[in-house]
Amino acid sequence: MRFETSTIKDIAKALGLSTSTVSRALRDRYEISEETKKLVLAYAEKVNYRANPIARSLKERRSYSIGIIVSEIANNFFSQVINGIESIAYDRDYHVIISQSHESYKQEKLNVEHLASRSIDGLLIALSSETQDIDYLRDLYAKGLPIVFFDRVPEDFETHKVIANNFKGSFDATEHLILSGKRVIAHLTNSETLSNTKERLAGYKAALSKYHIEFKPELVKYCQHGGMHSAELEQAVKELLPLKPDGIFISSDRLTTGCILALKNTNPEVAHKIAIAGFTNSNLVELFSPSLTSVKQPAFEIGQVATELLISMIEAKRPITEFETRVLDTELVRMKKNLGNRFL
Amino acid sequence: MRFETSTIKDIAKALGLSTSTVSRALRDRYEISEETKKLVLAYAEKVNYRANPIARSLKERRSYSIGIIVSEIANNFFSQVINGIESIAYDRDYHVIISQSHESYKQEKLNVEHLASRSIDGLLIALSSETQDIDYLRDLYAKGLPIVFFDRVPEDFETHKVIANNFKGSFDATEHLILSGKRVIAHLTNSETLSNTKERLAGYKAALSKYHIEFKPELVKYCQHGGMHSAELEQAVKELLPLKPDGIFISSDRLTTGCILALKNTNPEVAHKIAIAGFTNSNLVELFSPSLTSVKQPAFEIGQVATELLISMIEAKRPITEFETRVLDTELVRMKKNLGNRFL
DNA sequence: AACGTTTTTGGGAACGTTTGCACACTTTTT
DNA sequence: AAAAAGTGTGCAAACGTTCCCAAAAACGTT
Repeated sequence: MRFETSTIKDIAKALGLSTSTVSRALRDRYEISEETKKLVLAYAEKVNYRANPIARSLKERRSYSIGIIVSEIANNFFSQVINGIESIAYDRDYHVIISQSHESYKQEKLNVEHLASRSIDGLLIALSSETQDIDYLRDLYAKGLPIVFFDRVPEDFETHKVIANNFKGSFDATEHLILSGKRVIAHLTNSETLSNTKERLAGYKAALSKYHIEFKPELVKYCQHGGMHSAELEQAVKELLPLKPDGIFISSDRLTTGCILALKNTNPEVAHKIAIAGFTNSNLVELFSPSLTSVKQPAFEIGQVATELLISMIEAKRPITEFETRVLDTELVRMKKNLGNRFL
Repeated sequence: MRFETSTIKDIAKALGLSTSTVSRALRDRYEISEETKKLVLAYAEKVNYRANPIARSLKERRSYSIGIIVSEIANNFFSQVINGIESIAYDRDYHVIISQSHESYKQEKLNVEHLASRSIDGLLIALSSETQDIDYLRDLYAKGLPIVFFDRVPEDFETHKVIANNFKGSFDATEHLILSGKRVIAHLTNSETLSNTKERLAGYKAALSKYHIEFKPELVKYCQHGGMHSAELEQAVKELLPLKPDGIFISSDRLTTGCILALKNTNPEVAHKIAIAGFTNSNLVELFSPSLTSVKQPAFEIGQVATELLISMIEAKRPITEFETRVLDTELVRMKKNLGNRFL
């Protein structure tokens, strides 16, 4: 801001002290005499002194802020993650800067580089569905930028990662469809390259296998853009319907809502005849029709854990060599029978 | 970031120039000889030089970033506004910092002050539903911080404001309910103190009056916390139902979804018998059951316009004395008949 | 050849902090 | 009583920029 605020210099001058003394008193550093400390603190309070974080950042070469990259803040999963992140960050006096990749690799890279140049102390990132090449992240990481991945994590990158138990979540959802009598279960999922796509596919397969249902590759549809384009979804639905699925298991938030919409828009007559189970953190699922069984990820906790890990990296005295991948359990929210698909 | 990047000094040393020359070449400032400019630019490119925005901020006493305060990013209306803001800001080389008030006055104030201390160049804010006292904003404004309000705007604050045409939106929605035969139309709305609460109430009243329906104060319920607490909504619904409304007009995004949920949870048997029209920017309305007629605000455009106004204030050479309040039209999305309330 | 102009460059202060070092003063130890 | 240790403070440099001011170089004019 351009307007004048009091600085350490002003305080020093007013009190007849040196800036160093004032700085130390303010930061409760070194043994400064109780007396001067009180004096300084009282005066600072009086003039409503706020340290200039910019100057501090410049001097300390760190900004006490952490960058977040998600594909869309409008996605409930991500906004809940962000709330989790904030809850920890603010407690630890960090400040967060949120950026959206809109599932675009180019945008993601641009944002990350922008954040890096803004001197963020660390980065929390869920890769975009387009992202294949993460060399730009490796470079930054090699230069010393702590990075923690969450939700969509790369396989070959040695750092902390936080994910939901995708395998189990998918297994549970698929099993739930099977147990409610479905036999032709399609799987609509994200870009094949994403880590969680693979894990979720595995869970789906495992459930099929447990109940001796043959896995059919043609029942699996991948959406490269994570459902950002409705055309993509409508195409997938169009290709799926001729195979007469009686259930669909969908593997991401955006795809789940997008798919139901596409189904309703293109084939309203069958929309209510297919049982749907999908990953979603929407707090509005109860309002949906057709209703669905949802796999809810512990989004808030994912954000918290990721932030704790990131801050531990940032504040680590020595380089970290042991990394962990935290896996948090999902929750299966079954379709309520009494409010369920009344059209079946 | 703690890791080394090349600075202007490094370039100067490498090229045998002074930092001032390098700075000028880089910024295309002053008359610098074409030759040196090219030399510097080429070298900067080679070493992948990035100007340190922190240092620049400190020197120039501005940060090229603008702060945003909304109640919740998880709210579709706000996330769309943010997308609009970003679309303009990034074009103009500003960078945005998003903060959430979670409808809490305390949190809002804290966040604003935090942003201000981070040297934001301007502030875009939608007040929390709790906020009554905006003196802290007046202070900052008086000190020179440009502020533009959107969505929830104070009455007595001379600056640019951007809002939806709340009166007309409400009028249209209420009229729509009336035209579909409803006569006992309740109104569920936000905190009485919010600007848009008043405008929306007025639109509701005007529509009733046009069709000679008596306005009954007991049919209007205010939610102090904007629907952040489900108890608040359930209470409102509980009080409303004995009055046997056949329609409800709801005046905000969160309240709309929250109210339908509360209705379904507490009185599922009547949920489908009441026609609902409400403000919401959810892109999932088509999935809702009971379905509803929605008033959609031009959220993206609101964000764009607000940002343009803010940047014009920031970059203004002389103090601005003429302020405008931009009013953007809403869109009424009628409940689709064929997918409608099949339960009626 | 001497001077004035214009163009290009460099020196150095400033933005608001933090912090290593040195210094002065007190207190403790020998 | 002198040396050692401890305590509180100030000086000044540094972080990476920008920009005022002055100096130097290049050129034109008389």
